[in-house]
Amino acid sequence: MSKGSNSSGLRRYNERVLISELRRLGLASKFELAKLANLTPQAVTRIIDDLELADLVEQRGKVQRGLGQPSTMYALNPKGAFSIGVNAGRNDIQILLMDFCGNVVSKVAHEFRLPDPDFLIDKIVQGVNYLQGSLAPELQTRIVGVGLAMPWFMGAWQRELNMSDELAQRWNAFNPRAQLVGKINLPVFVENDCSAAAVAELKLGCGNRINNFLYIFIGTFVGGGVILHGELESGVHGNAGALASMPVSSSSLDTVPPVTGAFETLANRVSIYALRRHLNARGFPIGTISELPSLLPTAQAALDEWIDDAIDAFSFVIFSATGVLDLEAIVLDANLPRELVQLLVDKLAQRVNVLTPTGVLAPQVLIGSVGPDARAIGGAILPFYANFSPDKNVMLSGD
Amino acid sequence: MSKGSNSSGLRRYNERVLISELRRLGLASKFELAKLANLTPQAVTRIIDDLELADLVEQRGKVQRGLGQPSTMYALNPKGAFSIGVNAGRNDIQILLMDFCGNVVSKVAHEFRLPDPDFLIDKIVQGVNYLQGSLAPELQTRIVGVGLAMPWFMGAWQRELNMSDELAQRWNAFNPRAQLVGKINLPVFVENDCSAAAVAELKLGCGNRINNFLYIFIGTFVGGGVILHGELESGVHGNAGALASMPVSSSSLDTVPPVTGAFETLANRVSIYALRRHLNARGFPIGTISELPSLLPTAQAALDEWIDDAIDAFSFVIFSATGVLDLEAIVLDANLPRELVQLLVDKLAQRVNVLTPTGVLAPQVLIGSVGPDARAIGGAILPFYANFSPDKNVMLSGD
DNA sequence: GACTTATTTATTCACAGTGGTTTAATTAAG
DNA sequence: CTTAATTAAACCACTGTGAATAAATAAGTC
Repeated sequence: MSKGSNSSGLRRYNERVLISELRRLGLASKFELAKLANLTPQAVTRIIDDLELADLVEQRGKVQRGLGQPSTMYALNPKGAFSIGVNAGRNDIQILLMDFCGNVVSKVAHEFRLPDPDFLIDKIVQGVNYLQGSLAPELQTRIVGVGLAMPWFMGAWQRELNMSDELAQRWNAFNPRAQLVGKINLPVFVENDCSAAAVAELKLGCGNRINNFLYIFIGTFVGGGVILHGELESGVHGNAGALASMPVSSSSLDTVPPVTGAFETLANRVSIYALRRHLNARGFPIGTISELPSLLPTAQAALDEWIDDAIDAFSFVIFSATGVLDLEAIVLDANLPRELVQLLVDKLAQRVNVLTPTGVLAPQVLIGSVGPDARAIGGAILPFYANFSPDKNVMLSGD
Repeated sequence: MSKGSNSSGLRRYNERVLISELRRLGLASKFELAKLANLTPQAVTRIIDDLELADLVEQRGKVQRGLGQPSTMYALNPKGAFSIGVNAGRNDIQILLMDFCGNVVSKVAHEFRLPDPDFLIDKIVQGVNYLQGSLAPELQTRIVGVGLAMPWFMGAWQRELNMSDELAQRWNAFNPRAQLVGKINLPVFVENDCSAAAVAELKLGCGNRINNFLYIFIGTFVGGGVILHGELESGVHGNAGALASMPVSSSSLDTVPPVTGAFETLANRVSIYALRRHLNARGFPIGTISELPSLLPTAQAALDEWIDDAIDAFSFVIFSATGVLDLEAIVLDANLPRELVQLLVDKLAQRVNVLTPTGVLAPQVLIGSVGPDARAIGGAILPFYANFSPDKNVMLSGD
């Protein structure tokens, strides 16, 4: 049931349109913004002047283009607003402070093994407080919120991770938002870790060119995020992009255990868990993925085997996803050496092109461009997204 | 790059919100509408009065609810606007005239075999003109457009359909919009047939309760449409819901030919084409699907075989789709006897529930409720959708 | 029971407020 | 003097506010 709106809703919407354009362009004059946003220069003048008063926007000198008065350029004021992003995983946590332009101002990180919920919450609260305190007092009030990116089902994969029943149960009953709201005096936004990373790619990576894509991240397991029309599609239960349990064909590799359920799943073939299982079975015991390069000379053949198998499973999922959604691109990233990720991307792109039926437009396959902190960065974007993005819901409440 | 808006955009948006609410409720007072749309009664009064002047809305008596002045009820005026919907397929065409309330006023239909593009265009133009003429002259100007629903790739499945190279080529070069625009003096909207049917379910069927679903229609082949947040998601190339070529596991049925490409596709296992192939191979020659009931006593076992195989393939696709999109429901319909469709739905629902991992919420599986004309009806809704639906783009152009 | 009055709810009127647009003027360059 | 960016002031369109009106029920009074 959609809601109507009023002038304040309209104003807020236009304001956010201009902020988004400014974020996309980096630097722009009122006149340019007016043309791009389909508004009159006067309307833009009023809005930008107000935003400047609110310190969200600042002048950045003048630019002369041929004849006429030079344009006064405007840009987002990096000190205009801040946000704290958290990525909490099974092995580590990153917490970072981001300014309004998307720059990471400061960052803390910890490593651990299978934490319990209370420990994780403590770490988050500590980190948030620390980063909050690291900002000049007059700027602390400008932190618009905390965005937490974490896997939805931390209690899942219990067997694979040797997690105790008790711990798994505590994770299953865990509600991060409820836990944090009392302990942090800031609005809290929670999103699946891969969805958050997808948002990071959208706002700070490939998103400049591409507005409809499936983001895939290979971590301990594998997950994804869906971006449609330049907005995160998180699904009815916030569970969109749950690629780990997507059905794929069964593997021809002898190191993949026989299918137990109704069908093979992506995570069982494409994940660091699957890679380690394969390397171990081939006689290359590997603890963490950072040991991979040192094994490489001899383990290359085993690695190649896994890559081929992974591409097989991947192409299955990619054709499924583009069949349902008709996407522009697949953006792939992984907690793996960059060259390996690039290799996966190249092989996948080639496979997709070969398999695409004539007449159907194949999605591009791209490598993620935000880097290893994509999830925490995406987390930090969430509060900005809620406060400054011109999505449909902005119209919702008048005043 | 999003656009700003102004007061007229705001007004148009609110206008459409009220029209949508009125369509959803059937009958409502200004006061009710105000509460539902989050607007003041004054704003609603002005908008509804204007809509009444424009004949889009009409009074429908008064209703007394306990104390106070009785409410004057309003409803969409069925004669306020009209639309023509076309479903053009490989074997038949339906063209219908729809009033503003969604009632089918009149309808024409033809059957044929593998038409060529010119023939089809002629039939459409004839039918549209006929229906246009069937309306009282003063109402003809109120037809807001023609919505054409047809398969995107009429030239595909050439081998399976015994289509000549020449005909397939002409279909591949075919652009229905371009062909129709000159010959029909009405705005033309074109959508994939299954996407159109999904819209019909959204606006006139299950959509009252459900806003995020994948609609699947089994026809000669199989296709689908994606509805997210109560809006049609048609994809970058208008090709979302292209389920026919979705990868599935290979069949264990001996009547399904060995996989030719990289993986088996849904249409090869779930489609009337696949059903007929199976029945023929089992010694039950069947021409059109209408002969099915007469074969049933003896062909029941063969039919059951196919059903089980179809459910297998289907569950693959459904888990893929919900993995990517986290949907509320799958809505299934088919050009098959109603009992058979219901059986497929029941078996599928059961399978989905069994296979859903604990913790994950399974989508409902529902039977389509619009009926056999869903595609043409969906086509007719398209022009209404473009003119009266409060989607995001309404804000776009001020004035 | 008939009449009057209070209460409740829907609806409208007149005016104010907000926000974008128009027109024309201003400014700063070539 | 021309060109182009920017702004000021009057203006228009829309929704919101608060008071007024209309039409019903409920309660009180004779």
